[in-house]
Amino acid sequence: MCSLWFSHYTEPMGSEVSTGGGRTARGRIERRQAILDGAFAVFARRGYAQTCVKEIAQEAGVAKPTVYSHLNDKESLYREAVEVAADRIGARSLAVVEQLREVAADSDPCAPLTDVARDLLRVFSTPDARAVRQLACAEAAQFPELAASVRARTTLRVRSALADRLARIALAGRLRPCDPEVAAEHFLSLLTGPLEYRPDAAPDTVAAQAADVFLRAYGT
Amino acid sequence: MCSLWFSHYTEPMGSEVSTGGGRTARGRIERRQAILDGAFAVFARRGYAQTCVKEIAQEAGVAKPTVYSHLNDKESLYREAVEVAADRIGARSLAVVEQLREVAADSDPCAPLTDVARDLLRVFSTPDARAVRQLACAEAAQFPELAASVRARTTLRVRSALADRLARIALAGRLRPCDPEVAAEHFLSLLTGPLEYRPDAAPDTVAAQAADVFLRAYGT
DNA sequence: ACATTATTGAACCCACGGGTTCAGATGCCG
DNA sequence: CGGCATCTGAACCCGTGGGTTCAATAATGT
Repeated sequence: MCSLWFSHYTEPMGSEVSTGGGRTARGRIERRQAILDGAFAVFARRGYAQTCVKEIAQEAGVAKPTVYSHLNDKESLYREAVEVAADRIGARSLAVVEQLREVAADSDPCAPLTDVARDLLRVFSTPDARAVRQLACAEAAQFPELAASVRARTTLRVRSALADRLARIALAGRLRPCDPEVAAEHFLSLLTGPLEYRPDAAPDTVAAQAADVFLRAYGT
Repeated sequence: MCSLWFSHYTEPMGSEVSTGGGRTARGRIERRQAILDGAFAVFARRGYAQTCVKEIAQEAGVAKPTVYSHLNDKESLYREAVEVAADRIGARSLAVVEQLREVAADSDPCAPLTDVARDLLRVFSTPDARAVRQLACAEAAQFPELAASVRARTTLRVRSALADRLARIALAGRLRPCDPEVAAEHFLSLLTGPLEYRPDAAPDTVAAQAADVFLRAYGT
């Protein structure tokens, strides 16, 4: 959605054409959200420096001054857009990790860990997720706090949640005793590392290999 | 080296001041190199878009037209500078991996693998190495081939060399049979993954943990 | 109906920086 | 010494794009 900037012309909602428009049906917040979505899409496509605000306005189906009436400047636009997207990715990842809550204390954690690996990698392979990582690290020099914020909202959050689950499993005697934070890091590294080496590898086999190696190292 | 831009002022060679200068003692190529070094330093500090060519010229102790007489434009400047630096990092990493050639076929590979892990991580933690990774991925959207080229010169090269060594060790029966490419990927992932999570962690302990987990998973 | 608020398009201002030009200055080589 | 190549500094041209202004327009609430 929201990739054609014609969208707001073609919208079924009549009487929403051409110029002008006071407090329209779509509230102020929805419009702001549309702008942020458009911003994220264009930034992801072109990168920060190559993106001009006019293009964002077009993508959101909105005029340039409208953009500036919602966000103060290009920089805020970037920050907000990336952080919102990062939150979304983080939430999805967390939901996946939470699957591990249902692991029975007396059962083999192999299958659930493999499933989680697969699902996590699918989330990480999403175009959105890739874009978030890309955008955060691309401007890390210019906006260091943004990079930190994105890390906190995604990777660190996931690592922490995963460490919690692993700790419980280890306590149940289904993993060897270990530092759960380090174990979580290793799990995620095995999972996402290959993304750098072979961005186009089949996620499912990569995930299976990662889970296998993890269990060989951390299993009992 | 090459991080202080004072270097060419502090050079012993006198009579190298102020304006003018024909075919000076330092040949054309050395000057070109100085420019590339300066470019890398400034790009690493400010990022591509925030860097103006004038600043690079100053850093290299050279006038702006001189810069353009050696490299055609800002883009070439970036490509060249980053690729040269990437080659340097790649070479250093390869040298480390080559240590594994001396592993006796009948000895425990634990110690040498741990050493290699430590030394590799030290190379990867270098400011230069961090900068190369940063610069390559930062402009990946604008210069995709540069990102690919850097990956080929660093990560892929190292993975390939490491896979060769691991294959020999496995063949000698000191590692379980496995796909050496995948094993190398896992080794490197365990090593560099934690860099993302805790950029300031002690490299030596991270390396030790990585080697330990790797051997638990791949040892016999 | 009327004031209010949100929006629009288009024009506008202006700083920034990539890239060029040019007249001097300087060192090297024959 | 004279021709050649190189470098310098400073000025210059100009496209790009961030951000603003403004009159016109349209929906909303009362």
